[in-house]
Amino acid sequence: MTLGNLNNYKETLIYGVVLAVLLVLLRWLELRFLIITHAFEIYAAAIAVLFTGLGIWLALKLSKPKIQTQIIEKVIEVPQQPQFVFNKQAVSKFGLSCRELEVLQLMSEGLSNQEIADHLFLSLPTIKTHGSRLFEKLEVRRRTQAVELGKKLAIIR
Amino acid sequence: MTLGNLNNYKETLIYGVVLAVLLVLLRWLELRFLIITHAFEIYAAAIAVLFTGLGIWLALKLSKPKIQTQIIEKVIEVPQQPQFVFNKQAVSKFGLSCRELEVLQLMSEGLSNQEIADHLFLSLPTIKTHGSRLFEKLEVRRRTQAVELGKKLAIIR
DNA sequence: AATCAATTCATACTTTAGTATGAATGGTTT
DNA sequence: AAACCATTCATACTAAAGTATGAATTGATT
Repeated sequence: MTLGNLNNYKETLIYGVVLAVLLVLLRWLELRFLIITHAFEIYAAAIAVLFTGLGIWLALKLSKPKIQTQIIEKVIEVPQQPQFVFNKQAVSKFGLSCRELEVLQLMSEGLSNQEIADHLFLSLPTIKTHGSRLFEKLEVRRRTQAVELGKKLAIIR
Repeated sequence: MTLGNLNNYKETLIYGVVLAVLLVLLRWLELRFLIITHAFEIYAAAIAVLFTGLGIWLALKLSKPKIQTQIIEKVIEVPQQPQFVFNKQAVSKFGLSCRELEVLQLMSEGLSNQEIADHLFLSLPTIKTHGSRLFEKLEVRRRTQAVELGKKLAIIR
């Protein structure tokens, strides 16, 4: 709490005035009940209670909010789309040639050997040999397995 | 809450001093105007100050901390792999049966018809008929095409 | 009870896939 | 120049895939 803050000043002044008024009141009461001397303890107790309440009120009014920081971690999912990153390493690891890779790609698109041959302007036997070497290098037995592995290795899309 | 953080204590003290000064001022005014002084009033004032302090202390001690929530957004990249959402609609659209779908799934994993038969404890001809009907329904000619379409339609993973 | 769809199996057949082997060409490396 | 690799093509063969047709069974529906 900054004591210098205007509001607090105001409140302090108000408090002072209230205090003065209270004291005057007490004085008045004292004069009024001057005779009753035994009431002193009660009077003191009343003052104690009154000013305890005043203190509590002051404290609550003037004290700074006690900050209890609550950190809430908000999870933001970053939807990283599975972009195709061509895996050169896998290709060189298996020693695949360009044509073999090309044939594998077309195989994965569901083309028959004949269709691949037509597409690449090659003969059917050529595609077959490419296929065979491909399977040998990838250590698979069928084109479906080759396609599966090729997609897993990200050497075809 | 930290009981009376130093700053609050300090401010409370300052308040006490101010209060004391005010009281002294009043007292001085009282003396100045030749009003009869009673030790009782000083006593009452002391009680007042004391219990005001007690009230402040009590308030600080017992008041609940005012919670100020501070939300900190923490970006957490969740590597959400493209989750497979099975496409029921496509299946019903093409009128595929359970077995046909099952066979297609195994085809996509690179299994031969014989291997699929072994896996499902069926005969080779059964797998072939499932395959044929599958291709007919999907309007494809080869298993590789069926697998491609199946993955595109999200009816197999 | 009859019908229908799904499932299973079989047999016979055609087509495609895949293997084995050999060979020719062109470019690169040693 | 020789060796090597990638590429191409061919032939002959085996294996697998796919088609056509028919039939039996089962569970659900009409």
